[in-house]
Amino acid sequence: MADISSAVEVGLSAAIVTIHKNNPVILCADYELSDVLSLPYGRFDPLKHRTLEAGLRLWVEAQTALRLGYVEQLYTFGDRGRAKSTAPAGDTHVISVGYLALTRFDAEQNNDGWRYWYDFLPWEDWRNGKPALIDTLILPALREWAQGDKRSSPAYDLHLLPRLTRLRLAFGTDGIQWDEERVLERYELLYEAGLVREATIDGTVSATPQLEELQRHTGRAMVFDHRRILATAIARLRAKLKYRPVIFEIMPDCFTLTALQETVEAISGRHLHKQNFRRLVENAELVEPTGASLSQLRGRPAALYRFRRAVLEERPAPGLRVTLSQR
Amino acid sequence: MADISSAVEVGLSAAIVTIHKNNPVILCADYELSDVLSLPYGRFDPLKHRTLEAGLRLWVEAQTALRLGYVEQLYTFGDRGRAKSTAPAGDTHVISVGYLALTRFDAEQNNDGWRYWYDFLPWEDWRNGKPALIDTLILPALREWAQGDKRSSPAYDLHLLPRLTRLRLAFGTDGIQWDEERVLERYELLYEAGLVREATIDGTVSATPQLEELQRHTGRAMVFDHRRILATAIARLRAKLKYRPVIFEIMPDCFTLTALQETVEAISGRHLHKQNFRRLVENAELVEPTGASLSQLRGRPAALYRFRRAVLEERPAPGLRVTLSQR
DNA sequence: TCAAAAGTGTTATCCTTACACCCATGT
DNA sequence: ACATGGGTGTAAGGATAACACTTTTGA
Repeated sequence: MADISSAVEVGLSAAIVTIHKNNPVILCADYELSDVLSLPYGRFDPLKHRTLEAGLRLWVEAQTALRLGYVEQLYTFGDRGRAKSTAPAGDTHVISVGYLALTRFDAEQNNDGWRYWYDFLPWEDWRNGKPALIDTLILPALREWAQGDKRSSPAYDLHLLPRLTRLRLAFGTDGIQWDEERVLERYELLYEAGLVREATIDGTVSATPQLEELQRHTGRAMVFDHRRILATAIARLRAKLKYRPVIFEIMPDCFTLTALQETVEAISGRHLHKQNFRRLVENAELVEPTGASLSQLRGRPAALYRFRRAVLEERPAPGLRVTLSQR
Repeated sequence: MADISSAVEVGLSAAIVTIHKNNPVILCADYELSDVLSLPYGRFDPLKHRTLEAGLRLWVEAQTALRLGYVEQLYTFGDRGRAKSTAPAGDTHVISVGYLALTRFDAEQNNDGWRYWYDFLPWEDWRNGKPALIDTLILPALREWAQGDKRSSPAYDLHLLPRLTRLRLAFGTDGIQWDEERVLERYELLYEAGLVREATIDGTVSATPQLEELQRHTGRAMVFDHRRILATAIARLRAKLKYRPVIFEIMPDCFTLTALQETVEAISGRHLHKQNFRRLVENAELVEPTGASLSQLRGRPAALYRFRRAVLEERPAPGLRVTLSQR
């Protein structure tokens, strides 16, 4: 019955997200002696952990002295380091459960280990317009990669679409517009095309000098599939902002509307239209004024608001259905 | 390093969905000698299966002679049979990865094993108005259960909300309206309150004659957490319909618009407004006429349509953002 | 007084929602 | 001819997306 061959180790990893100076940051750890970083992770132990999420919380608290608030399961990957074939025969098999966790930035604490998430996925930050590397590096390389694919008829499963179609949908070329939620699709394309370092580390694609040169510009690598988990986390968080008030897990208790907008912009990687954003927040009744106001260095002081928790009890799906301005 | 205590078995289960005579059906298997059904399932074996999904496909094909098309991962549960504490000490630990799979109904094949999904979750079918059992049985029992909870302030994580709030949000009482996507929340409430048989099977709640009487009316039980996986599958599918054209994984190649509408209604468990549904389908350009038409038993023959696969290459998020009419 | 940031008002447009009516066929 | 289901036109209301302008403060 319980033959040993079907026993597997379950790894738990979390992308722990907060905001620091208008930039989303994730908590990272060093991985042994290598130069690549990892997410906080650990092994699920059914004897010690009541549930998967409980196990994750214990690991994170042990490794980071950080108490997690909001936690959400993302996805379970069966091919952690994807190069199954190259693994030593007796190696243990690991499946990997990825989580998203949100927390408030605490200036008091030991703040080592936080890294800007756009350092890992630089093409995702459109706050100052389209990142140049998309047109100069990524699209030419992906177009060349897509040449090697002659299929044309679309199938149901998106992963069976021809490469060129996937490219158009993921990166918004040929009249299709950029969808900030397709973070994972973009990363997977880059991985398959060998344009991120993990692809050659895993041995999925064989290294060439040209590829390695490109990889130097496509963001920082991570251990195992951790960058894929990060991409999944960003995608989920960007989507979730629109229908659940999760942004307030990251915001301090008191904040200005501009700070709220900048946080949403930082996460979604896009500019928002000021007036529409404010109207949205207003008639979603997500916040209430505290009465206080905050003097910036210059300019008119801004009114301070707090999250109106009661929306959780009132509305079916309260969120910031932000309408992205074109800019 | 690889201490035996952290080795776990990974179970794969799938809710395989299709439509039969305007009712959603899922494929079930008998479970050993018991009277409760199970979903098709098997164990993930890293030596035989390249990925989790590949493992699932192999198991399903072995057990059902059915080829899966669309497959999507739902969730990984760490507490399969949730009564950890009552399990024998030496028992193997299983975590369970749930999948949603869609397929077309094939009248040619051996069609044993298909069951109406509303047999398992009868409160989810609102096509003929609100199911009576909600008001006669479920709400009174849940209200009584919610009495035993005195917390009042809402917290961020929905599971930390007071019971009464969760009840209002899940079942749409007190001015909040029914949200057909909250299938899992509803099932979890019923489980926690001991109103489904699994709760007493697992030992989470101790059985009383009153509870057992109620459980006879809250749908058919399943093995382990399979009914929870089914609830997750329904929730995901109902949500997905609105932004991806997955409905066409279930429809035959040619169909009338009425048949399409009835299928969407069957899955979402609600009535849709005919004209609006048609306009929606039309200006989403999801279908194209085949030219042929179909003579029903009575009435005007209906034009036949097929899925316009090209939408997959054109639109960012093609789906049936169905606007639910009140009726 | 001027720069800088906060904070409004208003409109054109599109989408949603609901109404009621006409059409083609079999019996 | 009439019952039955298929199929359309159109108008009210609301949400969205963009416009440009006023207000309040610190230096």
